[in-house]
Amino acid sequence: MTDVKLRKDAALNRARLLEAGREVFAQRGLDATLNDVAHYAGVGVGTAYRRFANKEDLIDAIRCQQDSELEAILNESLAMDDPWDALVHYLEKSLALHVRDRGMAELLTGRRVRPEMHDQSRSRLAPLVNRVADRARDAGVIRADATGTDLIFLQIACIGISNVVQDGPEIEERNDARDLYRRYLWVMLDGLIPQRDDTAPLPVKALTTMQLHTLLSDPITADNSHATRSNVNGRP
Amino acid sequence: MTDVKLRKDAALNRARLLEAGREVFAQRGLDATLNDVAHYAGVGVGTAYRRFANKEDLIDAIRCQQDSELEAILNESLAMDDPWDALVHYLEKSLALHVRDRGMAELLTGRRVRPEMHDQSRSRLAPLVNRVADRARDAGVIRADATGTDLIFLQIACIGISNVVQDGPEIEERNDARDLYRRYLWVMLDGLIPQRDDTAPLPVKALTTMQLHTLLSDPITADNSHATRSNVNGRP
DNA sequence: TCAAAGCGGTTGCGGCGTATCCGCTTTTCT
DNA sequence: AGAAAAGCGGATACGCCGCAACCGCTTTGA
Repeated sequence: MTDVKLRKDAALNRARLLEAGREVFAQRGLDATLNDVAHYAGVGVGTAYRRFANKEDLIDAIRCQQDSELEAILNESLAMDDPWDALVHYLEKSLALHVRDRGMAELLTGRRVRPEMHDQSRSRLAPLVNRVADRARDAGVIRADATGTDLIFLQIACIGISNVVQDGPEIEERNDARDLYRRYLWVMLDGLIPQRDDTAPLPVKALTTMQLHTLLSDPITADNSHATRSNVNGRP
Repeated sequence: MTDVKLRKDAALNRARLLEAGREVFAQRGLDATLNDVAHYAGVGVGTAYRRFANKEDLIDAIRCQQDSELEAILNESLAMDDPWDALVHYLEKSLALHVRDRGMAELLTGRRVRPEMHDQSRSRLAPLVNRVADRARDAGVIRADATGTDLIFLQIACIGISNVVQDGPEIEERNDARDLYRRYLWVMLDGLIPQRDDTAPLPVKALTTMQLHTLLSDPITADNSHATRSNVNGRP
């Protein structure tokens, strides 16, 4: 994958760019420019474009690392005895990562970059997420109609909250505002627990793993056709 | 507010622009250009800039209308006998609006446009939202530590989900995907209901109304200072 | 009827992100 | 050691886009 032959300094700069990319994209999101990444890495712009033909290539490489981290969290969860603890562990750890990394969050929430990379990520992680959910459901600690895709949307919901908080100003006497998303994570976790028998079923079915996959990785088709109303003023 | 003297055609075009603005911003978000709005209205670009000095003015005018709609929903809720039904009514109706209007959603989620307008909106709506929440809490149908600001964040969470779904492609055999957010709305509503007495308290305190206000309406201070690491390569 | 008000949309301007190019430096190989 | 190959920096060309003004023509209304 990473080219076999690479001069020593070149390899070093590549690593520097990767690290800088993580940092810059984490703070400013995937819209940050490759120029910014290069500067942050203390490297010329030309070097950046020589190591990574374009921004997407860099993002892909970074994503590969991030997937490994998520995979590790999932494996930790799956190694735990208590299915509920495992579920909580996954959500808390995964969210802690996404909340501190705007780029990672944008990737999760369906910002399309490279469909193939999306496919690869999902086939690597989705089965593990599903297993975490299935274990909890089979043990009866979450409602019978909860699925792995619910865990994803639950995270997306929390990320939405976190973004709002982070984009805003500091709040006096409230240095824990960054963690506000956890309040709602726990509301949702409580909502996932099976309750009274007369609880109404959820009003909308969950997406299947395949549907979620389609949703997050298909190429952009939206034409955004500039609808125009015909000239109403009767002028030429 | 709207200028007293305005020639007939000018007033007509102003109305057209307002309506077109709602439509265009609803579909494409507040990043749509005034040019687009003008075209959609079937009106020249010059006219647009004459009726509204800039995009912000137009957005403000639109927001004023939207606030009235939200206020109406809140009043409907407050007129209902059952505090739980009132709560659900507000959330469902308000979300239905926001989900079909990207511009409106962006305003709610803290996209700063005009601080003064934000202030005006919030002082108009926040008390009503709080009353809905307080009624439900006092009646014991939602947990004792739930507040009005929770209702806002709950909506923000749902909007985050809805955005992901809407940005993606259509999903076969699933024409109700647009409403997927409601699945999670109801998870959260269930999570809001007081449950077993041994339920752990939420891990993070809610924001106060004032704190939420600060968060969503203060001017942008973030410097986004382009952090640069000093040249590590030892080159000039 | 005619001045004032309004209109259309072309055009200029400025900012921005991508990616290249070229003179110079470092590495690597013999 | 010395030369060829590989790499480096960063100024800059290029294309794109959104905002807004300007000016010749049209509509309004007194």
